Amino acid sequence: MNLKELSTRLGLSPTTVSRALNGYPEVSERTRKRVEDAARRYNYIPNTRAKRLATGRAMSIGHLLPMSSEHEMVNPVFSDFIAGAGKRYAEEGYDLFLSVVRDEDEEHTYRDLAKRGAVDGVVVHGPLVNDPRIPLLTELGLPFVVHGRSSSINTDYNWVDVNNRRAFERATALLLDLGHRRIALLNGLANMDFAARRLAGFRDAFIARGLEPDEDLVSHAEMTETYGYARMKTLLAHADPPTAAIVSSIIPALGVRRALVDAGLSMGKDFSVVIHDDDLSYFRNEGDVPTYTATRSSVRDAGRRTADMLLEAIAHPDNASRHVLLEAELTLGQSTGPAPALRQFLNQG
Amino acid sequence: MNLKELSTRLGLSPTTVSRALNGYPEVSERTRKRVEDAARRYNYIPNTRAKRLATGRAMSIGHLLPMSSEHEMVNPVFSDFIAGAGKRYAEEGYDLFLSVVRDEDEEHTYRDLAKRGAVDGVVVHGPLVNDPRIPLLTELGLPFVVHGRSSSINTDYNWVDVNNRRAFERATALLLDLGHRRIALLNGLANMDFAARRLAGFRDAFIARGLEPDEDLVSHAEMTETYGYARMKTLLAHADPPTAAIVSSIIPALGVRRALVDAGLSMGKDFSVVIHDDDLSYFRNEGDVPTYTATRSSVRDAGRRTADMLLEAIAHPDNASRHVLLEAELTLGQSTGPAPALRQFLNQG
DNA sequence: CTCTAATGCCAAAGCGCTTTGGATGCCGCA
DNA sequence: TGCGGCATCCAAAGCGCTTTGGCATTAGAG
Repeated sequence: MNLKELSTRLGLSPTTVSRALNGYPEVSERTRKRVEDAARRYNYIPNTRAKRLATGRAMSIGHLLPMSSEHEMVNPVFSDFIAGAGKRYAEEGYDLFLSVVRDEDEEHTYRDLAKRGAVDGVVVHGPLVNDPRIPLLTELGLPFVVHGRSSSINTDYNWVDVNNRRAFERATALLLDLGHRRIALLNGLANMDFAARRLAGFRDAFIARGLEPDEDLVSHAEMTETYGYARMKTLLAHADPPTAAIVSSIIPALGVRRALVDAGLSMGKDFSVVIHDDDLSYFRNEGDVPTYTATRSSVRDAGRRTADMLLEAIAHPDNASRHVLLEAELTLGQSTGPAPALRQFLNQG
Repeated sequence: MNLKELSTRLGLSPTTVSRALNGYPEVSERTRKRVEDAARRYNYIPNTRAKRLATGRAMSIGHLLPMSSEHEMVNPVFSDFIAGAGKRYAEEGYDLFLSVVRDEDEEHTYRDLAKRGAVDGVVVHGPLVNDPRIPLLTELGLPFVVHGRSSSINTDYNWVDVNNRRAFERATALLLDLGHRRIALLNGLANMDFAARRLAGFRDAFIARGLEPDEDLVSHAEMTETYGYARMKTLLAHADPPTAAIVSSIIPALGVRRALVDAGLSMGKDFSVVIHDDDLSYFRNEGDVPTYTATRSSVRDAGRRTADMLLEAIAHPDNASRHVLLEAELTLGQSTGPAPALRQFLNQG
């Protein structure tokens, strides 16, 4: 059953049927009703391919996940992001197009995508400090929203980001207030923009107190459980080990805890941990008192907002760029406590 | 730059240019060369939408993720599956279409997808014991491959599955051999087919030895870290607690370990754990001796094979159904040891 | 009662590609 | 010389929808 057949059955022209179904005003309400009923009865659904060719719109959004030998974006954080964004797309009749693309093919893939007209817009995941995709997409004129930002890029573009700098500054300040001075930072990969901002926040908190962080305690890697475990082992073996750590995600934090357990240390008492919590559905940091003290910001929510912004940008290509900066909340859990020195002092008091 | 323009520049008809680029034999090699060079020079890429309408093929594969209030398929396991499948799609020029669909919309969404012609085939994720999607897709004539199987369905269909029954039978047998008799099973949701098969394997191992499992120690839930933690707490509080557990995924196993630590128990010594390990890239069960004793089967590999099978089914719709049953390997890690009773016996010897 | 302006509908021309069904020219063979 | 067959190419007809540019018919204004 296609438009033509439906229209002959109704004794109407395809034009009228199309307009009736698409809500155009040039058709009487009586006719519209008749057409809609018939469409339902004959179970008519317009062919997506034809519609897309005729309208010149792809009705789909691209999510291109970078993949290099070094790291991989298809991670649990992405899963939750997609769950948030996908819902919005479905509501607006858009399809979600997903592609895992190797770094070296990246430029080619984007150009190709734009020329082929396969998508109406794209979401940029995991922006680097200086991300070539942003000027590229700008040049291509393909609407896009960045989940995150790219510090070295000065042109204006759409983005949705968490205030990573402030979140990590606050997390660090909390640990400093608890008397910790040797604080480790288990950061994400160094070329990722979010990691750079978090590191900046970490440093700022020290500097604001006239202190200086020990950069030996800062590490960068992909946020796997194994990384947290291995790094924490190394830190504990340090000649002058840290008394606290800030961990970029709950996933490596699980490894950190494992290493603490191995070492016979109690998290929160012997060693303090603050994490950034993306509020992942499969890794809830919950309980009457949450397991981890955390800077929390739902990545699923970020997905929803990113989708909103992109759909808006597609609908109104001439609008100015928009930005959403989400503030993370700092919630206290069981994983933090006073530093040994402070504890002693408090006990004396 | 489109076909028409390219062809006029070349002084050829669109027909010839199209054939030249698509490798048809009715064009001389000299002309083909000329066309290919021009296409490259003018940076010509055929418009996806037009191509799809003309060929009647969507050149995309649908992945519909069920989502209910109860559970959610956008999980870390899915991420790895997609990474495996997506690579194959890209190689064959297919796009990956992703949709998160609520249970109640499921039938409608599939019918819609088939009629709209938005995809050439779909992958069914997370099949239930009796999954309505399988007869539905069969009826719709839309090529599909199930990642898993559906026990109650007797018709033939394409699937790629792990031998869950055997894997869990072996895991259970290992624990029984180690002297454990009270063994907990932290299974997935009860209506999921894989969970049913795992339970069957669990029971079979007992029965094969003339024993009977305590069904009180079996639980079903979505495989989150929190589930592992909470369930393990409960089990440890049992009047006659288990001495070992089999856990359906590394994710709840992280929670199990957390609960053991809380209770001051050592995993592998005081309490044995065997997990099913999907070999997730973000949760590697590794080390000289892996942390967990595990039945291992890479879900990324399953994704790759599922994609292969589906592309094959699309290319040759009349071929008979195909099946791939992957065997999990049972690898020993640090998380298992003899049961207390056996340990005593061994020490006496 | 005429004239203008909506109102409601339609024919036909795209959208950019593929594919069917020739057309043309050239060769070899009888 | 004539003709079948092959190698190359092309015109035109789709694919199934939207959208442009009318054309009647009716309603409202003067």
